[in-house]
Amino acid sequence: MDMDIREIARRAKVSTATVSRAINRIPTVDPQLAKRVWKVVDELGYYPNTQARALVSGKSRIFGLVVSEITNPFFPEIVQTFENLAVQHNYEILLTSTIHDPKRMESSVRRMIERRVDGVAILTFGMEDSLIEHLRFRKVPLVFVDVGPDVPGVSNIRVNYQNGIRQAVQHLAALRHTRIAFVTGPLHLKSALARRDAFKTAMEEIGLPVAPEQIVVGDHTMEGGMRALDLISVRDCPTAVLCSNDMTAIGLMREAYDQGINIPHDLSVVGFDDIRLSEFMIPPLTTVQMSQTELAQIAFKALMNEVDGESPAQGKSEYELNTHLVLRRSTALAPGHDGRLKPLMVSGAGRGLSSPYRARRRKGMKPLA
Amino acid sequence: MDMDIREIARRAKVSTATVSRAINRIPTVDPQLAKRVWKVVDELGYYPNTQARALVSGKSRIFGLVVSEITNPFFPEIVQTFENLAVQHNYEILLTSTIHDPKRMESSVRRMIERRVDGVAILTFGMEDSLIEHLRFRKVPLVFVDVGPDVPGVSNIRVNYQNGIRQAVQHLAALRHTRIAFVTGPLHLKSALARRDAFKTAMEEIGLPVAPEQIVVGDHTMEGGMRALDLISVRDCPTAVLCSNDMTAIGLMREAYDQGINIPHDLSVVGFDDIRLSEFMIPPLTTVQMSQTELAQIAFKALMNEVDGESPAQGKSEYELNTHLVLRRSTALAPGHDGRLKPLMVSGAGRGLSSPYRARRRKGMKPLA
DNA sequence: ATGAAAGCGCTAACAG
DNA sequence: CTGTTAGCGCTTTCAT
Repeated sequence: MDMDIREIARRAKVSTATVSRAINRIPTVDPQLAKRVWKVVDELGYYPNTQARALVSGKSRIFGLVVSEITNPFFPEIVQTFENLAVQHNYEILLTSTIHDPKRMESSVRRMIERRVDGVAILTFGMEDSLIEHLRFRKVPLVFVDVGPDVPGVSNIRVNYQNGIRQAVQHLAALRHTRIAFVTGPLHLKSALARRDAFKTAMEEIGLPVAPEQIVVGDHTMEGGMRALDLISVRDCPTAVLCSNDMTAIGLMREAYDQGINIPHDLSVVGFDDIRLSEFMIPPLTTVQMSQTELAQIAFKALMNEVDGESPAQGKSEYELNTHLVLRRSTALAPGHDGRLKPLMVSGAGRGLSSPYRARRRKGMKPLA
Repeated sequence: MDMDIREIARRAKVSTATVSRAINRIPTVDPQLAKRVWKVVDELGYYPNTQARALVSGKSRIFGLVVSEITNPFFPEIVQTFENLAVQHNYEILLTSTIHDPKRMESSVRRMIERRVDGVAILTFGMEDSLIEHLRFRKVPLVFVDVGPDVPGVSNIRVNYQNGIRQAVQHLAALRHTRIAFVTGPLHLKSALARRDAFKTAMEEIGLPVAPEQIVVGDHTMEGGMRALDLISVRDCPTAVLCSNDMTAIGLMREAYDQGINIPHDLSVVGFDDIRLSEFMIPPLTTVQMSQTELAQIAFKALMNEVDGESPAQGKSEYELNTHLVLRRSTALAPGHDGRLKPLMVSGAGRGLSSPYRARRRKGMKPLA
């Protein structure tokens, strides 16, 4: 059933070595013989056995790709780009979702080692160090974002959160917002911490103090975003909110809709990541872009560099990924500065009546200045 | 560097055969020896080489998973579920996105054959038949949705589109809608055709004729959904629209927002698929659910059945996946029946002025009855 | 119950 | 330029 190289050799009346050479397009093989080989190969529909090749060559031509959750819209774009590059270079990708589960991370690493991957891109934001050690011990080329150690064999993609977040804060300030809230991600993630700190820095740069209650802890999910809305409005009703990722912003907008809070007129919202869906939200979400395709491209290139260059620690292994604001329609002048005479009627179910934003509107009060 | 089974054998002072048996938990091996082996394995951090195992066993323990586009939100959920099952059963998954490109489909199939996958789930809706032949020729177990041939070795998941779509149509009819439009997917896809036909059938069942202009051709993308809005409003302004998938519905809602058309009061929208995001749309999208997790589970189980059962064509190979409506908030009573005295002001930018829906509102006309 | 040895399908010396 | 042959790391008879 399964053709092998010997069968081809027999039918083409050459040795297996010649078949191997022909298939691998070694130039020294006689064109006549090569043609004969290819003819048989095509006729029989022969495909070389990658397992056998990998065994003898010591190269699996598989890259591991670790993501947090493929169901998080941030990742599919990355996976797609990474795969495009992989097929181009004749690599396979072994994809694993850690789903934030230590057991899964462990099995993830084990599977990659067992399949003898040629490199691993860890694009999850946070991973058990002990597992990384297993990979490092085997000298598997690694690429991280944000959190990698500075040692040979591992590349690092450093994300410049500050630029994009500064732009977002200044955009909001220009719109006369002074009370700006921030919804963080899970605080055990370096990337979440970095975003929060970038926010604080950007605020301080323009002389806006940030009180502790302006910063509420989220979890980078849509549900977390929904909960966050109530948290930020408990105190002093900020007129704008910056979210640590788009999912949070989307959940928050959805909750605002339920409570009859109009985005952007009652509350301006800015996200982070720029997932593709953001453009299709209602209203389209203004957000800080961290290009997923670029990230994937850098990660892949970093891996290829490590694999190609036989000499260890030859090329540079630090890469930077910039961020920048993309303006859409979820932000507006702060209430009281928007040139409107009175609050508009809003569409939406308006189930919730507890919101301070809503309360103000019901009483016919003028928007917070 | 790379430990092998011989090294383990040497250190544990047993033969390689015993190491192999111990690792594979063959019960006949002496517990004493087994313990010795495991001790060395743990100390050295030995991981068996899957390539070698696959080569000798003839089983790669890899399942191919073909999807249309991982960036289409319909698929990540499927991939995640499929992967969960795979790790549970010690399988790897070789994921390929065809991105509607024949070249990619071809390379996809080639890669799978070269890696000697133990089975392939083709969850894309439409695939070149000739490629399927390559797989069938090698007797690779296959599972399709909707389109598979009825032959041994291939399982089929038949989706019952009718049930869910009937529910959607009747829901709309109950809301007094009589002019209901349908936005199709790409008409070369069987699944898109099936949905459209289910719509026609459901309409006819309740005595609502469907004119050709009520059916507009989309492409299952958000951009297509945006374009579709203008197409459906050209003629007689339907009061409700059913979309062939959620992406289309999302794009359409976004365009409606731009044009100042209020969903659901001016226009009711129903989607199809129930991707996770639908619940977070504004308004939350009423849609026909086709469970992605269930689909993935069935697909995986089908593959396992084919692989496990040595005897060919033993179990059943037809599976059914049902669909049903999930009610959210993108549908309302048809205009004129909604108990409102006049059209509400809508939130939104209202850039577009060309929409008939909008024109009516501007003129202060009462909504279409 | 354990070990010796023969491959799995392929590539890469090494000879010719 | 082509063929012979020795493995790659593992499993699995077949003896013992």
